[in-house]
Amino acid sequence: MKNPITINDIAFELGVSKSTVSRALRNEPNVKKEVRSKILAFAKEKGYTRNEYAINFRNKSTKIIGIVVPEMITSFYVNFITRIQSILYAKGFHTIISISNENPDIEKDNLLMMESYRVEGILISACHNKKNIDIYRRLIDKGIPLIFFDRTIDELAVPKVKIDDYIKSFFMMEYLIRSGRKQIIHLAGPSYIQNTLERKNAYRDALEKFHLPFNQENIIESGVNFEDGEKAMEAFMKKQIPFDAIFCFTEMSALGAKSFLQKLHYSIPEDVAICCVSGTVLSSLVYPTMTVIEQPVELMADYCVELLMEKLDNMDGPNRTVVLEAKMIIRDSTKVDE
Amino acid sequence: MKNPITINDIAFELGVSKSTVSRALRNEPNVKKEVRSKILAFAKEKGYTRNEYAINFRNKSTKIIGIVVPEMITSFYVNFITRIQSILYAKGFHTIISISNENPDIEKDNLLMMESYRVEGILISACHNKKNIDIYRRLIDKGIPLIFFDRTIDELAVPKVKIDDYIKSFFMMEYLIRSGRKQIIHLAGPSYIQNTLERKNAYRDALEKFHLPFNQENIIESGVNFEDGEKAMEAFMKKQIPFDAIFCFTEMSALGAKSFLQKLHYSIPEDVAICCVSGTVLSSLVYPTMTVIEQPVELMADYCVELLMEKLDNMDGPNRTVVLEAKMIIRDSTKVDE
DNA sequence: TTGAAAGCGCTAACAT
DNA sequence: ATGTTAGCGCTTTCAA
Repeated sequence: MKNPITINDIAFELGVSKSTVSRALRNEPNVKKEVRSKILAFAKEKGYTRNEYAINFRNKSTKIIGIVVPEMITSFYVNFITRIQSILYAKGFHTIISISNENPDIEKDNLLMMESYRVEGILISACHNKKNIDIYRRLIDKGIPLIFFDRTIDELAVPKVKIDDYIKSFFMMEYLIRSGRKQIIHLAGPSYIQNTLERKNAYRDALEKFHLPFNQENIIESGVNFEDGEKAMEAFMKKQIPFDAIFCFTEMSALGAKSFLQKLHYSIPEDVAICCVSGTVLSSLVYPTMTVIEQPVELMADYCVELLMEKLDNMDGPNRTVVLEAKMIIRDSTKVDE
Repeated sequence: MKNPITINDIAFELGVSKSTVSRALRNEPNVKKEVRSKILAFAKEKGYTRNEYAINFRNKSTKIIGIVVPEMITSFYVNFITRIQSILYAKGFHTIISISNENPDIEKDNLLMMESYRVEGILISACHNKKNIDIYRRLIDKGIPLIFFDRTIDELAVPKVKIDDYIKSFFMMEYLIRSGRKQIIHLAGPSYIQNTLERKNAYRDALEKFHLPFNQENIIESGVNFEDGEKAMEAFMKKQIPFDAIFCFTEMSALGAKSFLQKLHYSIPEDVAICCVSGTVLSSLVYPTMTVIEQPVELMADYCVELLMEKLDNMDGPNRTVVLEAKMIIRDSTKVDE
């Protein structure tokens, strides 16, 4: 890369001091009009660009926010990031994005990288509710605000933005039961994600409320991806467990489950409901018969920024938890009221 | 944020010079063993982290690569980024990702931001084949290598990684015609994307080869998104153009088209083929009856890195163009050999 | 094997 | 309104 032009070069060429150049470039008021325009014109002509590294280094402020997400397959996190970027950009922040790929080690590496890059805050959806707790704590101790969203961790005293997982899962179960399902199996998430437990509890409690038998056999714990859903469904089929509805942890695993059934040429009867929490736009559109609970991704992004700004103002401020209402979208032949 | 500990602090505390600390921290050989371990232990205890800004500033090397993509809805770019990140990470590079959202102005802003951040190279899939050409040129003139992939621009003398759009589109048309379709309509892409023209040409040439009538009416130019596909389909239906196959520019627009037909309760006959270029994993799985041309995303990522490294070594080296073979995946009731 | 010193590009306090 | 100067954290000569 060619050596970029600096304020020193400009100062030298125009016979002014570099402070004047610096002031002109930053639109400080106390620069004579002609001098300023001379400087700006010259800078533009020579293609001057601020050296962010020198500036950040000097100012000890980076204006960079780190975003850590476990995956980018579903559109949820993509939409989240898109919105976050546009909000933060308007506030003069840039972002570094890291995709953990559901791997705590990658997450850890990326967090350390972000620390080196002196990010001023981190928005994170954790990929594991135990493994990196020490790192999270360390970063917070160093004064970097961490805001958790979606996949939060209860035992951490940090600002959080979550959805009403339990309640909405419970409603979904109620809806399934009320529409006549008696054999609802649960394709649960992995134990290392906190949301898994909340949804499992909702599954169990809803059955209990309606005096339906709760059977541990009817729950299979799986991962969050398409392949995980396929495998879980395979396991269910092997065990020959009858079902008239499948309550899935994620939309991807739901799609995997359905795909597996299709591969078996098992035609899914109209009255077998497949539903899941955390719907994505894409599959909702593609997949007209799957009831989903859709997370309010824009709202979540907005609150994340709000909580982040609070912490940036005052690191010792309170750690608010915002719980957002999710929306159940029924796309099922046997519709009931929400 | 608390003031992070620096090598000066360490040097002062341990009574050595900061050069020694710097050397120890960077594993330079000429540091006495005991001193080194003392320094490392102290650094670890105090939670020392390199200040990347000071280092980059001093070394004039950032080890950051910018990635610019037009969207992240389809999994293509997500997969691309994931793979790029893992390869570059292994080579000691980090990445800044920007999503243009199909908007050349946003793309421009982000490119300028990347310039300020002194990225050492940029991988870009352009969202418009004209609008930002000046910016691209300027960055290249400044010595920042730009590697174009997927949505490339012919008139720019830069390294490129593209797929054999024309050929594969032609094959797809041949396949449709050979399987008996006579009324193939084309839901084309927008004119500002270069690939649009290649696919349109393939559409026309294939019809010509088989002496089928080519009718401008049978092409509707649309955007790349789901909604664009819906609108285009609506327009086709309004014009009452009969069809037995739809050749779509993107998978998203294909999904939109199909969704629109479904909303009309227009049941798509088995022998109406919907097919598209640039398939994503998700919808291929969800959507068993859509023939797609799948882009070799991993290979594309690998070549991008290869071309980037070449340019990084020698900015004046040749501008290679790599053309990758795409794969037609027939998911149609009336199968034929590829 | 170590230390002293210069300097990367920029900003801000201070002086003029 | 402008210039002078010091210094941010680090690496890298050069000297010891």
